[in-house]
Amino acid sequence: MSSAMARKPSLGRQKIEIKRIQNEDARQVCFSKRRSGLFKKASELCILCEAEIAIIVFSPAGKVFSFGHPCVDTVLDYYLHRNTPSITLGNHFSNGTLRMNTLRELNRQCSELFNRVEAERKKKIKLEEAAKAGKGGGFVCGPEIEELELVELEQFKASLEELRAKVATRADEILTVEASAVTLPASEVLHDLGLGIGYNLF
Amino acid sequence: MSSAMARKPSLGRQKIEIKRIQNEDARQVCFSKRRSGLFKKASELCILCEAEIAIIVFSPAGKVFSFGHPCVDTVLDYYLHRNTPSITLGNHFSNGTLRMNTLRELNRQCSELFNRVEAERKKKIKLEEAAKAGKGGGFVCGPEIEELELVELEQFKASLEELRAKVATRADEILTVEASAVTLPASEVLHDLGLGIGYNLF
DNA sequence: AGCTATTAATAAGT
DNA sequence: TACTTATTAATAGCT
Repeated sequence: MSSAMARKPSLGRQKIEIKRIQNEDARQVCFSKRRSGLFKKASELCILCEAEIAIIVFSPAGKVFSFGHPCVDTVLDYYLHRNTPSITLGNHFSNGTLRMNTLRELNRQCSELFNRVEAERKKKIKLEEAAKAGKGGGFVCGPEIEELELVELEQFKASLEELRAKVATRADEILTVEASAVTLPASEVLHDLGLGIGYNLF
Repeated sequence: MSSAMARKPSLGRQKIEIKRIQNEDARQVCFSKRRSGLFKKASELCILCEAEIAIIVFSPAGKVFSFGHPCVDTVLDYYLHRNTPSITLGNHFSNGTLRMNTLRELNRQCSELFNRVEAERKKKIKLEEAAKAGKGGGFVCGPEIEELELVELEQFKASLEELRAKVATRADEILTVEASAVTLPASEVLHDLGLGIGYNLF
């Protein structure tokens, strides 16, 4: 540029569209800056709100970056140990029809299972109280109650085992449905709009 | 005005120190807002730079939120160097009733939005072809088409902006619903039972 | 949940 | 890669 000319003080920040940056260098620069920004935001969230966070980021080049508070592994262990499935939410919209039917059925089953657990829980509480009273007071409950307790707890345990199996099967089916939903047209549309990214929660 | 003072519309954003927010309500509000912001930033990073990200957030209340692109488990699998399909069980359970209604409405809106986008896309393609023909061939389209193009493209842009906002809002609402669902009785029941099972529907 | 006045983040340019 | 600056984007304090 001609040196003595009026300067061009920088356009400053410009509005950008949220879509893939074509230029590779620009993309890399943006990645660096925004990754920093993301980690900073995360650390602020941790401090301000006492949250615990783990973030794993793979750059397009395959490099891995992570952020964690208190540390990545702690949070991931917690996440994984609670055996928590992440059911993709919100973005992989299909036209909804297939999912709708699946969800209805799931909801029905869910309600049913919920009611069963509630019933079992009440039984359990009742039994525990009876047991405690038995230990503490010593003579309120007769042998028939103790026997009942064992029987009921066995049933309780069995129904929970059954419940666990059902949920496992269901979770598997959900994941399968979700996986196929990702390829449906609507998700492509949303992706084109910059919305095809998943918010997962559970 | 009743008082002689000029209206005080709001102090606006104030600078804050990054340290634990003492007031619990304020902390919760901040958590919600900043979690949204964090996930938004993450999604932008994914789209702009082709990054793959997983974020796990535990709120102080013990609620779990996650964000993932392409999905949480995929990224975690990469990170943990395993290839096992992560079909796992969850610990959050809801009876599904409230959520059911929400999902129906969501599905309805999604279908509607999907149809609108498809319609707009077709319009756009048609217009682009017309434009290209106009530039290349030079005389296929008359002035009325050029004018139409501008008008339509403006409309298209506007509707996409609107769509984006709607979907974003919807995603946030989903998150909110999910978050509150975690506190429903059923999850407590299952948690108390030490089973760590249950799942959320979507 | 909405609304602004501000602060904070960041796209370009160097 | 780091610094600068003009803007856009996020959000703290209120309602």
